[in-house]
Amino acid sequence: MEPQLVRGLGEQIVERLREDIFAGRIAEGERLREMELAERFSVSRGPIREALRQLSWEGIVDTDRNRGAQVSQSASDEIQELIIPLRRTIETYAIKLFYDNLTEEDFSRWERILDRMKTACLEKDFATISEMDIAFHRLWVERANSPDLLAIWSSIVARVRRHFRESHLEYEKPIHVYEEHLPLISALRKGDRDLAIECLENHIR
Amino acid sequence: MEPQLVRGLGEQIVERLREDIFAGRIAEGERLREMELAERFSVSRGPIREALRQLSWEGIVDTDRNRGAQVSQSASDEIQELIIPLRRTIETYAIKLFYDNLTEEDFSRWERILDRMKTACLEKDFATISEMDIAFHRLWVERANSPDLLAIWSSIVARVRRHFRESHLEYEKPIHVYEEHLPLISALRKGDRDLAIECLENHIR
DNA sequence: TAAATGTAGATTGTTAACAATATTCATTTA
DNA sequence: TAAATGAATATTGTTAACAATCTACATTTA
Repeated sequence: MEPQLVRGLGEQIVERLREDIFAGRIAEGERLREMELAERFSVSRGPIREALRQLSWEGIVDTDRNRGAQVSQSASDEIQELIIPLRRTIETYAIKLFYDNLTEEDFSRWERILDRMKTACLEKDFATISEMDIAFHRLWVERANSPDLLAIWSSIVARVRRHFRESHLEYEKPIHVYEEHLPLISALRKGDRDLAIECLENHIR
Repeated sequence: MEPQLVRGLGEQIVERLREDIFAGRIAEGERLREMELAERFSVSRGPIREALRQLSWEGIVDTDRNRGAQVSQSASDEIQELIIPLRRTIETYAIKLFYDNLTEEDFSRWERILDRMKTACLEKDFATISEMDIAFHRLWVERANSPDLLAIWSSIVARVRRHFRESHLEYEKPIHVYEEHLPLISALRKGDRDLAIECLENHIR
């Protein structure tokens, strides 16, 4: 069974809104009105509602009955110390699921993301750096082909998206963000699973 | 702000369908047609679609575009090996946040839950056993008073709710589910944080 | 003045009709 | 016979109208 070539409107809108929020183009706390979004995307409120529910499950927006959705506040700093072991557990688990059936297509998808990240690093475009960082790791987890794994990862990362941006701002040279992703791909290309796991543990901190 | 007294149709339908599926009244692999459910619950397809999406996110039903939903085969045990370290990380972190300001009220809330669990164990009422097991640990995490922590924990448990139930079914004597919760509370009553952490690591498996 | 009440408007919740896609099954074709 | 074709039907995807609820703000009341 092919992996669904045509996607529904709701799904497409989820991705666009998620990217807008992760990139900071829609601010934390901002209210998301169904009619407004429906006009922006030129669809009816049905697919918009569907998208907002999805984002709500991912923890990216908060919803109250009869009061709509707003972009949720990113978690407090202290939670970071919790997120690191959780991400390590999940992303290491992902390696085990995907490592022995990687294709050239997988590598080129990661490399396309890293190319865009590199450009963004050179331009100090922190919004895009974060977006690509999250996209890189999302693909990593997606590649494990386990809906449970992806769902859990999404809900964790959604809550700390601000930390992605803030941690990038702490770098002296943004290009280091890009460079720190290279060993991961290189370890996978070598087919060395244990090295990849080691790089990952090192990378998530 | 009060915790929402009136719930939408979608939410109510989620609960009824979830119960029906867990209780086996709707079998694994069975197809869930929107019109059929709409008639059964006397609502339109809107809330039904919403409920099916929610159940899909929880991993209880599978959906394919244009082909509707069916009750998913219960996931492979292997995800259990992921959930255990995640829960250990989160619930241990919770202890650190709550352990030095516990009150008698906290203990009596846990004990009320355990009482109901005990009764359910004796009656082999597995639905209630699971409900109380989840309630016990939810209170544990809630008590840490960190909305982010609770949100992350909830999204994991929602995703693997079914595993709670299935793990209970494996017990020879259901009462052991109850008994295994007692050392946790007893360690907390002693005020021994490290013992509580040890009991927890032992308990989540 | 400050709380309570009551509108008008904005916004979400629900419904039912219409459009697009998939499934079924009889028919054709090699 | 077995695969390919093509309606008819079943089912999901999307839309737009209507209903219910909330919000804001002016007005009343203590």
